[in-house]
Amino acid sequence: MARPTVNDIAEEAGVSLATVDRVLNGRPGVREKTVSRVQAAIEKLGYVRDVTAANLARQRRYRLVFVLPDVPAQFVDTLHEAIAESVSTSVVDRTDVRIVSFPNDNPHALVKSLRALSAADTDGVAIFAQETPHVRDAIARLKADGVPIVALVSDLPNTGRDHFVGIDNVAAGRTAGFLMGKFIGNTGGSVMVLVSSLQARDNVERRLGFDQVMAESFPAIEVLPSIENHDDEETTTRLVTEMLRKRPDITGIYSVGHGSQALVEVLRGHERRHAITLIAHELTRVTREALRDHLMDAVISQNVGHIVRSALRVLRAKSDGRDIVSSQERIRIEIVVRENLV
Amino acid sequence: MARPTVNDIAEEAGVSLATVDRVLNGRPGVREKTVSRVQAAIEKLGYVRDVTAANLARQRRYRLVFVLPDVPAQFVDTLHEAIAESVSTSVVDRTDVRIVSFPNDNPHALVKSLRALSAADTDGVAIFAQETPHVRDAIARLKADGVPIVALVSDLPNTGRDHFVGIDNVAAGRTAGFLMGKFIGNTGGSVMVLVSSLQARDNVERRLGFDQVMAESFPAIEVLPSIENHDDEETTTRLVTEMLRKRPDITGIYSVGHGSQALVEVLRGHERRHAITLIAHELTRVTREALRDHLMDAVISQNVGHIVRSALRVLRAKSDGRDIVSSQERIRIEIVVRENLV
DNA sequence: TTGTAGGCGTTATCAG
DNA sequence: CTGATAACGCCTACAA
Repeated sequence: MARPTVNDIAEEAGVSLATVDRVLNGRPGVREKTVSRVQAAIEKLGYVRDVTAANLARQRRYRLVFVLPDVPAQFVDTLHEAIAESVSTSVVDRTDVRIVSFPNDNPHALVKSLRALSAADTDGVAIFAQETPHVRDAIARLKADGVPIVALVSDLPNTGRDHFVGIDNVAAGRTAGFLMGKFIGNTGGSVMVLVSSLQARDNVERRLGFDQVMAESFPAIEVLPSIENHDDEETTTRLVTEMLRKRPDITGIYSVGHGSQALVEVLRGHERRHAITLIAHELTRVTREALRDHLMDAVISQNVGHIVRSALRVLRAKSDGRDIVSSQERIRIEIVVRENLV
Repeated sequence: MARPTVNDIAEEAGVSLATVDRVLNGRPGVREKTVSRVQAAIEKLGYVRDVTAANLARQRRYRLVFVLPDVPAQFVDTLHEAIAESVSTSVVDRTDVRIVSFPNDNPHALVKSLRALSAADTDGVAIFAQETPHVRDAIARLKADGVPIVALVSDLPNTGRDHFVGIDNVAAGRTAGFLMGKFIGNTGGSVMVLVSSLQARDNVERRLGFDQVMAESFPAIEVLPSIENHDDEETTTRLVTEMLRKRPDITGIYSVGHGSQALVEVLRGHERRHAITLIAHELTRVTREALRDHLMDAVISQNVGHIVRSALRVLRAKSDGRDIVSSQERIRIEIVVRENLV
């Protein structure tokens, strides 16, 4: 009745523990014939390995690194918090996590940070960055060194990263578009779109999805050209104020980027604030308050806790050469409104 | 740098492993003075026990039971699937899960099932049921026997259950109301509300939240009295068809209960289907297809995977007398529309 | 009241 | 190629 152990298999197959272990872990140095005898025993007894005991014996530590941009966007802060929490929680048993920050406007600094890493002291790296030729090279070097890499939040498809942890940003943009259209309804009008940067892949993908849905399903609403704010507060304030003045027919604003602080501030003092549907990304202190204060109508969000845990799981698996259960690693596009704000 | 172990504490406190263990587990037979010396060492080194190693040594297995109603609602099927998946995944290390089903219309059968359980063969029970006096007694008996209990999906607040795993159903109803109001917009009209049963606490709470928001924020929309379908398909078909005929001003339908199959079928053939905003609960095969086919506009959902894993975590913790991290056990109210449908 | 020794299921080292 | 044997961190007789 009790679960069979390696001892039972060893006995059943007439070999020693060590041999069973070799077969179990696919290590070389066992005759074909012995292998199949052991496997028969495994099959027969319905053996399933006790992972916790294995981990205990193995004393393996995973040394993982998060590489994050140092931008003044609250979303990155929430990522930091999620990492800190994962570290404290027992979830991350046997893994040492460290964080490397790089100034967002300085691609050279990022490259330098990546160069400092190597297989000697790192079992895996999760990177949130934009894809530039230099970054591509640095990642290629790490990969060549045998370090597993996952892209975080914004994909790096041409770097040979092992995996992408984040949402489908085209679908996220479509979701924003769907809600924008439904919320504005037959009022019509025009929608202002604010992006961090047109170099940021996630931003571009979201904008694409948004435009698709608006064109398909809500042709009566005019979508204005993107305004680029480069995550700068003063720029945002100036451009948004100006645009609101120029276009009194604006009935919606879509904030595509990772920060919405300045935008919310402008709107907070604006007389037309209740006539404008505001949809943004990422659940942060700023967007939470804006939802609560009836300034914002919906937030499209990715759960940073899930992202961090998924990145850790994937890196550990890759580091062991194990397969991942991809259905388990899918990050959902969450919709948050005032009423389901935890 | 490495995590301190019992050996480190023993050394630091100048005692043996056994004594450390006694202190750790609050077992008697240790002098006051020794106890505090050991505790000082624990404090100083920042020791935190390796639960998996402890369980290994202890040969501990958690024998947990899910008690679920046997109703023809797809939501319950998804719960079964989630349980099955959790079992197969290594998440449930050292835990044996079994499922007990009871016919939903027979409270006596439920009580009988509960009576069959005892601390002798059960370390925890997760129950999805409605609160009746008989159920309350049966749960009280189990609790008195020392078996931890969590309520699943629908709370059992007066039974002394140790914890509730599920969403805040009032907030879920409010979320549905918010979306209903925003989607219908200034078209006005009236909203039909369909509940499984007015005995079902989760249904009642959702309806309550829905009414709150509709009254507060969308007074131009009339909310009709609840239609009770008792999870029966024929009843649903009949009542919905009739109501649609009687009230041609219906612009919205809110399906509060756990199943939406019959409702969706009626609507699928109805000429006014595109003029009606349909919002339901629970992501199932039926609601997925309805979203995809533009029949349904939003689904308010609780992630069954999270619910099952949370229930398992909580029951294991309670069974060990450990505390839970309640922030980690909060189940989110998810909003699913066509575009973020994974 | 305290300590010693052995074991939980697995992996790893080192002989043979 | 294979097998003892000693860990891993903790618990539990049984002794002292």
